[in-house]
Amino acid sequence: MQRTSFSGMACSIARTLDVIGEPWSPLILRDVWVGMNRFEQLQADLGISRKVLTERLNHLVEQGVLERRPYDQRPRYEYVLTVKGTELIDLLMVMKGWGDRWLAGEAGPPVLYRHHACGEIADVELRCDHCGEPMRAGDVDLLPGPGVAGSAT
Amino acid sequence: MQRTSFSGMACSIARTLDVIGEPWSPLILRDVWVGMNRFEQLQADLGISRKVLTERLNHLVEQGVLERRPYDQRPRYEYVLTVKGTELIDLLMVMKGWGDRWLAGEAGPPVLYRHHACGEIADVELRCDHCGEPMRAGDVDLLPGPGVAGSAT
DNA sequence: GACGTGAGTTCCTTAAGGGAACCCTGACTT
DNA sequence: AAGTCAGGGTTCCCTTAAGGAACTCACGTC
Repeated sequence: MQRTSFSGMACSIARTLDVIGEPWSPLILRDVWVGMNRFEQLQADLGISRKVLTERLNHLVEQGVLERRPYDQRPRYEYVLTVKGTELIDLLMVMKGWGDRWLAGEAGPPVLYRHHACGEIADVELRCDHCGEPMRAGDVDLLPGPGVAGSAT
Repeated sequence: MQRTSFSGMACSIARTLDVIGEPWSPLILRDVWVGMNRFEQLQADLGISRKVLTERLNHLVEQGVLERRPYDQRPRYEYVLTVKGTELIDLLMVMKGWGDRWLAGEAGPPVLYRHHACGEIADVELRCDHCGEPMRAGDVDLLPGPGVAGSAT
């Protein structure tokens, strides 16, 4: 299987997919987020092939999403989220919300979030960073930005 | 290549990935969202193989994310977002935000959102649907929910 | 009756994921 | 000093998915 790289597209969605769009990558980030930082833990928890896990971790480190750092005198390493990676967790939180709403079924959500600020069980909601009102698919117009394909510089 | 299905995992992120985690699927949704509803349009815009496009569209229709409907007496069909699919656009909006921030470089974002409510160029922000305060990776604790693996019905 | 068009199929090639076995490095044990 | 252990990967083979080009099919139009 060849796979087309999306990174050439003038689209932030495509570019983001080039960083975490491969199978397993989001689940690896999820696990690292909740404290599974080591190769063996990730492999065991996900049931992913060791080969693919190696490839994914290397890619995520190259992209600056994870940092690989030693935790022992022996050659032992753990993976932690960088700032760039931590901001990707936003994505996972939104995915969780959608999955909870549309795929969890009778049983309900497997995991709940308790929000520190209010102490309540809650989910994320998308709002405008300018006016604070809800901002979803139907609430926006799309305009070409400075980085649109073909614009100078 | 075999591919492990994530749908058995008690995790809303994994389940969501089973719906739109395959390569191209998010880009197909993006295109449909902005009004590219037909097979030929999608194929030409994305440069995706026709075979894979067929597979993806069928899968998205099966999952209830897209609806396939005729628009002519001839066998012509177009694909439109269902409600379930429209809610997935949330995810794309967050991806766009992250890509803009971390991958757009000097050129800046290729696309901008203008928010209907305030008329300004803006981006999405994650907030708590309970108290309205910001809610991101570091702002939550994770608790087991009713649908956690092993809990009775 | 030939032609055009949108929407797919078919078929072949290439490469990515799965999985099991193997390797390497540095401690620990005896 | 030799053997063992553990974490963190490599290697290798097999299967299957993605790319890509060519083909098909149903319906309208000229």
